[in-house]
Amino acid sequence: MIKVYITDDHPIVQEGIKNLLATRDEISLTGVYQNGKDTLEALVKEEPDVLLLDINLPDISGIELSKQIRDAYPELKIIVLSVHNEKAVISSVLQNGVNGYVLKNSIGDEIIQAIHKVIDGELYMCVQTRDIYNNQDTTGPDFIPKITRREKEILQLVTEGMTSAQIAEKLFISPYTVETHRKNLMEKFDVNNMTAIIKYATEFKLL
Amino acid sequence: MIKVYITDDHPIVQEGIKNLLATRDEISLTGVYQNGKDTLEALVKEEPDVLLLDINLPDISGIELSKQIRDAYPELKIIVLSVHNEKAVISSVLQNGVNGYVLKNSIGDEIIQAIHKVIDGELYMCVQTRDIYNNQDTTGPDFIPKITRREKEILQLVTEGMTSAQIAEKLFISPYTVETHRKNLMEKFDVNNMTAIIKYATEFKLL
DNA sequence: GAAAAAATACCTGAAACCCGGGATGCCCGA
DNA sequence: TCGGGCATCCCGGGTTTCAGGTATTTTTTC
Repeated sequence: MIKVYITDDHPIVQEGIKNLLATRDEISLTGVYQNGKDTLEALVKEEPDVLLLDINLPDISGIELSKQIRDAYPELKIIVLSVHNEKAVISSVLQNGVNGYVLKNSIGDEIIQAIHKVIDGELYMCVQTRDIYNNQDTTGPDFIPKITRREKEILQLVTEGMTSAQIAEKLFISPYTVETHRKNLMEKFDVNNMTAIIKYATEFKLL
Repeated sequence: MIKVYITDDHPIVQEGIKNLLATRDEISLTGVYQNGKDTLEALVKEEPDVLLLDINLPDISGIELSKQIRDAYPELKIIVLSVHNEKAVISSVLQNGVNGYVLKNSIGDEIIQAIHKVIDGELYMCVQTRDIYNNQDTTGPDFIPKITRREKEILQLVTEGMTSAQIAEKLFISPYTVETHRKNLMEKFDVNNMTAIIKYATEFKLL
């Protein structure tokens, strides 16, 4: 019997997956959670074999969460469910050591398959994900840069349309410092101006 | 018997809703579609009483689609399912004359309720939506500005990090013209620089 | 406790952007 | 048909950002 947890904040999706898993008698659903916090708490008490994890959660970035869980529970198989078909997101999540990546527009069978594959110790990616992952000539970054707390803060304010001077005033730091942070961000994202960053940051929900 | 169509590109969500509706014997599911095109084609052949419409579709902007369907089928009740909890999106969709707006993190019961309410001729909004809609002090625009084809094109290129000069060259127009479009965009979004626009444009999937 | 990472600050010149105008031609819908 | 929306082009001046550094202090992490 394969014990499975679901973490997804949409009741309808939960319902859909529940139903799907109910058709298989080698799989038992032992927990359903709406956010990262509840999931982490549940894992402390009881560890399932597989976690189906939506990476768009209300409280924590799923990318960050998947890393935390991976580090804390090396035996647990994590299958990420996601709407993100951008290479950068897929790469980042896979680099965190998850065991599967399934796009939400996949058919239910792919989830069942994924569960069996990861239990067998394999890495599972749905067909579409595989295509994107192997495709060289995608636009956009190949990975999501790791940004610091302060950089994130500055990026947020830039995104709201504030100038460096305004940001400096708001954060009680020198405009020069703000400039430095901007430069570092541009370097990390490998672009020449902030506009290009904002698109990715918004798309990838970094803010 | 209330005839219902579902349009959503996620099989798992379809499954969840199917299940939900199956528990009610006054509701019959008469069609399930994955995109705007299929939905429009199906409507030509047979019109249901209610359409449950996800506004994040692979082919058409759901906001645009809802308007089209409203105009072509005035009798059809449209309930929009969405992950967007931004006031601007809610307002825009409602202004297109849809009959209901339900966030995807709502519980299943709200969908059932919504169906009955709209059949009764009422406008239905889920609890959360109502809160957002009535809240005055939200950040961001109160509506999604209507932008022209050319403006959209310029916005896209700006978002990719191109300068006005580069855009001008690419589109074979004067840099002055590009500047004018930028100015018009900033006016429409009521902001002082392009960075603030990019966030909304990406968030609202205008590009 | 030391090393690495993050945050801070400074300078300068060039490039790009923003602001406040004015102006023309085209085309589509009322 | 004619008016409004759209796209186009132009100018000058002020502001902001970008690119190229260097360098110190604070915080985190191992």
